[in-house]
Amino acid sequence: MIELDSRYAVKSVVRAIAILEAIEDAHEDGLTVTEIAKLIGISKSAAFATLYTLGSYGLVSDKDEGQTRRYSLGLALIRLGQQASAQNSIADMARPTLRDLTEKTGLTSRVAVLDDGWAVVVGRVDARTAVRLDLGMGRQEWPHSSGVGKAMLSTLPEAEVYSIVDRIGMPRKTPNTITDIDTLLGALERVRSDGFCLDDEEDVEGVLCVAAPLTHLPEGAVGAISVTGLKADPLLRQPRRVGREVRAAAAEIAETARGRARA
Amino acid sequence: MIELDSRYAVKSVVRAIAILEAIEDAHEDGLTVTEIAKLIGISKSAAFATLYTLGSYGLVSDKDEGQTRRYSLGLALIRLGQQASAQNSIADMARPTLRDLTEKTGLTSRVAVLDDGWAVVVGRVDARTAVRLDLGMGRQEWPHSSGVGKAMLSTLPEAEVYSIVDRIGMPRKTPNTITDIDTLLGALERVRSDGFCLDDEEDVEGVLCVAAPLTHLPEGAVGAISVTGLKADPLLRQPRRVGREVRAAAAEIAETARGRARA
DNA sequence: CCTATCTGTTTGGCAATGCCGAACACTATC
DNA sequence: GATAGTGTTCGGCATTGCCAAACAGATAGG
Repeated sequence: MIELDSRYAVKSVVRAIAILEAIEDAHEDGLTVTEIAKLIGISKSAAFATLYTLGSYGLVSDKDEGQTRRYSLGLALIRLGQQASAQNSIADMARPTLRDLTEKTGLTSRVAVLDDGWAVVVGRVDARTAVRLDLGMGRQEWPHSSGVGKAMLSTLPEAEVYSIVDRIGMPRKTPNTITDIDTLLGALERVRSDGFCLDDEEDVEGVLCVAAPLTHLPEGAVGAISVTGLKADPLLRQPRRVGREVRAAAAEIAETARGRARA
Repeated sequence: MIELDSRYAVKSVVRAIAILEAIEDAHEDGLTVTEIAKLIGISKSAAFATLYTLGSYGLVSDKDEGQTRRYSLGLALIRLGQQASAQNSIADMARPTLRDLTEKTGLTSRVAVLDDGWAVVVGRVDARTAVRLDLGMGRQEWPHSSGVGKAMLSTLPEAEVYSIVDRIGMPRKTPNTITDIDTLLGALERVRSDGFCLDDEEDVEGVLCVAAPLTHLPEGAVGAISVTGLKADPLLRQPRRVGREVRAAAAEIAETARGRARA
């Protein structure tokens, strides 16, 4: 629950968003009106009115359960989320290539963009493997400890990197996490010469990521793609080999982007 | 733009939702503040304040473009949409089976639920085919003319079917569309005995759908799955053969659902 | 069986809220 | 340089949407 509000914030809209986020975080099945009112810190009647409004547009849906209605995120959000993904042209353009990449490697592949200093996953193609890593779409990932994060940072001028790290910090996530700026800048230098980027258990222990920046995108947008697997995966014993695959996929996506920009 | 508002609607939240829907419909790349203000019928300053609020939570994002900022749907909506899909347990449970079904048939498969009389698509697994039918997630489909719609209606008591058809009508979409209630009820009877349901160019010309209802779901939820292909597809020359596949997949999903309900 | 305590829903009234309109800064176009 | 577009900022008024408290059911527990 962010309290950062400046003069233009519309209070009842802020409340409505807070309600959506509260329901989102309650990954059990739903919250009741009173629970929500207490969580947000508003009166029951205010929560009721806002939920009513959100509900009549399908942003929340109430499963009746006796006399206590439990609210969960509504179906309209599925539609809006899809449309948001479609409006984000990078996600759209990357999809076919990611499918090929997943097919070839057997790993889950993803595409992320830089948003306010964070790496936000905007597209994903799941592997058909049994172990399902929880790689949620839309999740913010740390720029300094994730594969896609470092890949994107590598395309920025140093001043920008300093600014981002200053703002959001670079906390330790695992023993392997890079936590000082100089080591990070060195790693980024290497990403630039290799054209790909490893995240070797720097974000989550046991998980290895191979990423590559998407360069020369239109409008100076910043993005990256990656494949993710368990450290134990036999294919990932040769990470540089996988790196070349990912780099090639990134080049293909950039090519698609240039082609579509001309149209 | 729906004007249906009763006493509990919070006006500024309604405005915020109207803005999101306006941006959603403008499938070009983004709307400006003034365009939005005109579309919704509010003042520029109100639109600005609301957009500012939505933007600071990532629900809309502004691509700077000279001095005119163009707003599109934000990345936070991707996250919310994913979460909404995850909270809708039916979509979650159906996914692995749909993957198998798409693998086996080479067709795009989907899962839908009944929402306020409409069939709403909550999950999808794309085929790897070249021709990409536009089968958006979250889209509302007509209950009387879509495969998933008829499949779901077939599980309801007649009174319920009458009520739904009364409320939203059954307009003609193609020459094959069923437009009278008696024919529809007859078709539903047949769905019940077959266990699957054809939509033979009833919704879109040239497109054939094979659907099956998901029966015995927990909490009396109503859902259906389907595969979709071009009428010309050689596999769909034997629609009843495909029907048996889809029916089997539906049974498998129901089995999964029962298993998870016991847990 | 009736009380105590939970739900969600409804209402009244007051003041904070968030509108509108108009002015401002700025850039493009002619 | 004037004109017509942007997006942003500000003052003031009344609409709005809060809160608190009362209401209707339903469940739980003695």
